[in-house]
Amino acid sequence: MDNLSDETKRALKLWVVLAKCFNAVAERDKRSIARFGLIPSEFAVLDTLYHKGPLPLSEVGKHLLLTSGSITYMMDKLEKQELVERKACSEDRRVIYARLTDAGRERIETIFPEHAETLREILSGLSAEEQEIATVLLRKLGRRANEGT
Amino acid sequence: MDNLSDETKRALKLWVVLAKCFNAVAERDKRSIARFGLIPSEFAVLDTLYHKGPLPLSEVGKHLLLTSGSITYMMDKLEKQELVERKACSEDRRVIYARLTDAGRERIETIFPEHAETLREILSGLSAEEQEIATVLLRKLGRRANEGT
DNA sequence: TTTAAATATTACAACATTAAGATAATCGAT
DNA sequence: ATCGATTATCTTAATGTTGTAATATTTAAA
Repeated sequence: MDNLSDETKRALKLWVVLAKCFNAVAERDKRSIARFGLIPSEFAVLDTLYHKGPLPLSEVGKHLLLTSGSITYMMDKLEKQELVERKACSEDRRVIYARLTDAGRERIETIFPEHAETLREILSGLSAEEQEIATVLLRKLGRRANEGT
Repeated sequence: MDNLSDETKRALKLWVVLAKCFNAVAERDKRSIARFGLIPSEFAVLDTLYHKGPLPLSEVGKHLLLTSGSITYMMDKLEKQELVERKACSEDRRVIYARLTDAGRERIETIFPEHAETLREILSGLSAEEQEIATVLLRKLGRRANEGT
């Protein structure tokens, strides 16, 4: 720990702080979403379909960074709640679309503004300028981390 | 989405970027640790015990943000690999210490520098100055997010 | 002494991944 | 044009990691 270069120690510290920060925000994000009886992945599906319209299951998975197996599981749960439905694609019979039901649309329209407001409060530890800077830096960091994929 | 305040939109964007950045780094962190046949939580236990010495299981849990049930599971796994051992506390018979075995110590001493070097590379998307700024901002953000607990 | 709090384990449920498979589309060589 | 191989999409089953709730034991406190 002590014979590491300054550069390495700096990177290590940043990674620890990044992880803790993410966990803290994620925990509050989860609690906010739980008020509406959903877990974050479920909310993310509704949110994605609301803003992008019906999508092939594989596209939903790419967007949420979930594997195909997990998407099947999520969709089964959301269909049981009648918030989302599967719809066969007429052009390509391998494809199944995920689509909001009317109930799902109503639900996300109710939830979204309230949850967004809560997130605004959670992130209010940084001023507008600081948030802009943080966004730029994190984007840069993420891009580089993804290169090594 | 469109009738949100600028402030809210800014916060939302930051949260999306933060999450993506964290996921990208976490994914590479995981791959780096996997080279040594461990998962991140296992590595974290070894790392913690190496730098802090033997600790009560409950303390390990607090440090890794894992519940007591999860720690029991982790310890069972690490004991099977003979990297860590349980040791009863003589003063308080409710307490059980987690302690590195000699093999565990050797293992972490080998792994740690290599993994740290990999992390340095993963985070090298930001310059030293940028890393300092990011650390300050994320710490501030995390602190505020934790207040609402 | 009874009560409450702290510690660890157990049993179970939730959410994720991986690997294997079923079916459908596509593409290349004949 | 068609056959065969490859690729894409989704599902299923097995498994791994985590959390939650209930329990047992021990300690501390009233």
